[in-house]
Amino acid sequence: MPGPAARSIDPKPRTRPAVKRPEVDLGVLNERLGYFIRRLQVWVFQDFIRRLSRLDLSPAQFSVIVVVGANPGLSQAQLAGTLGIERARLVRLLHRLEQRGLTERRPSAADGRRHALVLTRGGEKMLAEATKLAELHEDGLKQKLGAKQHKTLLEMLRAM
Amino acid sequence: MPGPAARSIDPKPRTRPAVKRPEVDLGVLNERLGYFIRRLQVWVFQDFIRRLSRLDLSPAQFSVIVVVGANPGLSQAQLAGTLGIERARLVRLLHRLEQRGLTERRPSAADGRRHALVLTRGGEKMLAEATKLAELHEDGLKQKLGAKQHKTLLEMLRAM
DNA sequence: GGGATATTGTTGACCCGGACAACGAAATTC
DNA sequence: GAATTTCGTTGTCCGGGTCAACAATATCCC
Repeated sequence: MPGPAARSIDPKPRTRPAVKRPEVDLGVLNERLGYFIRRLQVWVFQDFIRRLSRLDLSPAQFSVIVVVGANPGLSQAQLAGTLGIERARLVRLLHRLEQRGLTERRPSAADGRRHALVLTRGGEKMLAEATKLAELHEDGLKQKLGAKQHKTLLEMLRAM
Repeated sequence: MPGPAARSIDPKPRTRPAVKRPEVDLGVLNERLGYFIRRLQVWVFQDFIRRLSRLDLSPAQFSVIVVVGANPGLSQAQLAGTLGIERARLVRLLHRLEQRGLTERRPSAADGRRHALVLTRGGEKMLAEATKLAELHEDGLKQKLGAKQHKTLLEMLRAM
């Protein structure tokens, strides 16, 4: 994301002005919440991915192992429901995580259709490390947005 | 397909029928700004798409015609830069919009490499209608989030 | 009890969008 | 005039949303 980086003043082109900083008008986009939310979301995710690049863990994968870790024995439909993703999508996510030895699908004793999701030892370890890095990422956000704005933003979003 | 001798665990207490709200713990996700931003962004975009379904215009397409409409003669690199998308991605977006007769790429008089982007008559009309529907969408958001929260949220996001 | 219906996990297919690499054409730099 | 940079373009790969279909299992209802 380019953003308004504090750049040194470029020498103005003599013949034709306004080549580098054209100050493009956003038009009605300036009043659209979705536009800014999208920009911020992309930025935050990019930062998250960069922070966790050492673990090669995407935001989606992180959210899966976090919720499975906090709710061992969860079914896939429940997990998909709470994360707001499709069951089909979750299947492929779990496929990858299982390949990497982070999660396990055990047969549910109560319901023959369900799988009881659990983290492996490796999964627990990964969750611990990822949580640490994610906290650094969050601290970076706080610093970038200001601790106060970060707090109110988080509370507002959580209330929905 | 998974481990043959995997021990089953019992995740489901019979005390409550677990109808609609299993009260899954979000774990550390509760402190992650990115998670809630993502959820909100998905929700807002879905609502936007639903509102503009009559025009068959995606958020990305809308943002393109808005900015082109507000800055006729813009180059593709400038547009991609202000919207925060790849030049390659914008090429395909413009391809579709041009197919539908909404935008035009005119040769730039000053620079043989550039295209001067403009809206066609149909594009202007589409922009007008889309803006109207987008405003209804925004009003819906205001109602859902509360006008006050909507305002502060918009101001906070715009400041970044 | 048994048939109809619903749920769960799964696979396949389609499309959108981000990320990169490479390219020719045109402009700019030296 | 040669080297470098910019611009639009194409191709490719991958992650992710969406939908349809399906087998296995559970539940409902008479």
